[in-house]
Amino acid sequence: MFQVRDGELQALLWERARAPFSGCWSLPGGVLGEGETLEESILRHLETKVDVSEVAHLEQLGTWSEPERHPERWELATAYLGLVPVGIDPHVPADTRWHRVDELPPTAFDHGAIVLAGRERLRGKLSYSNVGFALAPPTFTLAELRDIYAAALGYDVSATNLKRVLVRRGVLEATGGRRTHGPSGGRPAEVFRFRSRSLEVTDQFAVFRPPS
Amino acid sequence: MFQVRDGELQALLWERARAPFSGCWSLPGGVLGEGETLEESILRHLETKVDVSEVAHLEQLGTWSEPERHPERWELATAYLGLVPVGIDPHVPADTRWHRVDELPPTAFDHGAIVLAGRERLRGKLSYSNVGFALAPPTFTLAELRDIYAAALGYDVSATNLKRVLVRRGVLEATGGRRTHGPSGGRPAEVFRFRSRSLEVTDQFAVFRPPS
DNA sequence: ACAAAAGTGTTGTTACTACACCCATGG
DNA sequence: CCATGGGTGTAGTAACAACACTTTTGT
Repeated sequence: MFQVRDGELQALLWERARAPFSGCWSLPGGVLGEGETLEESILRHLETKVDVSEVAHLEQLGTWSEPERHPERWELATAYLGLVPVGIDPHVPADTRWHRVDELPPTAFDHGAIVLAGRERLRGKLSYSNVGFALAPPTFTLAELRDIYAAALGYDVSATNLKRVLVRRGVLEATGGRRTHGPSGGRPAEVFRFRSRSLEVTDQFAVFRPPS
Repeated sequence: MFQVRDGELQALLWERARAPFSGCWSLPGGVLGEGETLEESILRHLETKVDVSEVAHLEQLGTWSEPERHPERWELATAYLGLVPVGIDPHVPADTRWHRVDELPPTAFDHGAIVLAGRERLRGKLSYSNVGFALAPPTFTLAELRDIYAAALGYDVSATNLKRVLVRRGVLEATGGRRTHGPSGGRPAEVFRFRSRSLEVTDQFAVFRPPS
């Protein structure tokens, strides 16, 4: 579960109280119930950590199967990438906390690698899909959206060009509203929203496009 | 397991002799052994169908978990995408056969959907990585490579532009050799090879590139 | 009037497509 | 010397990055 908080990409982790990896941080989740879908299981386990309706996007990341990943049992894990928009502050239990992805605490099992794999997936999808909708609030100014992209990507992004790319692709649209910011003046910003709030690939074929 | 055969993208399927889905075609594979990695399990099961050394590329596709996917048991499946280069004709058992992906026979479970998901993954990766190495023979002319790409992508590809894209990206290199073709003359074709025979992403960020 | 914040115009570059043209071989 | 297949040259286009410039507000 990722969210941009305080201008940083953060992941929701749960502090283990018991061995193995007591005191380390692990991804929220748990065992799959009989006759349950993986999605259902994830959402069920997340219910105790965050309100499920706050998860704007969920996608399967992969299945980790190395026998050594669990010191006691032989256990596979299928990880999901979940995104929560900024502006929402889920009420999380005392044993869970948000952690900056670029300075993770000691993690349990292979969960550190899984978190990094999730970040890579997110970074790729930001550039060829509309997945930003799942990190952004319902409406926003371009400066706000730029900060979200910059936090997720890990480098500065130009609001000017970000707008042009996303508008050209038909991903963003203006709401017509305006919003004024600092107390020290400045032109009011246009308010935008994502045209769609479900995943759409906008740049499917970088090359080798089918003949048009 | 995909291979380009007779100018078509084909998948290796196994005809089930017993219920459920008797007579339908299913993906090669089987149950995961205790303490075994998913990769190990796939390769072990493939050994009985094809020579494992012929598999040029293998990557995880996803895990399917719908409880209804198996009529009797509750069973999850993690599918892998495997690629075999053209020119190799694996000795397959009597109950397995190659099938054109665009006209699949009746398939068992959700294997039809899995095959199509694999084809989509392959098509995407062909355009932003060097994964073509796993479909192509060790050396080839551009006309041969174009036919392979066309078969996998499902539409015509220009050999001229294919070469320029792959050479510009540093994916292809000339061997220096030449090969003559038809009995009716024609200029001998240059022989190329892939510079690397393991997966490399060549076009990671379509946009939002990190500042250079 | 000036600073601050946001938006637009413009130019240059790169990567790709399309297509005309040229090259090397066998008959 | 011509048909056949392969390769190169070149022009057009679309998407993007960079940056200067303009607009709109508050003080």
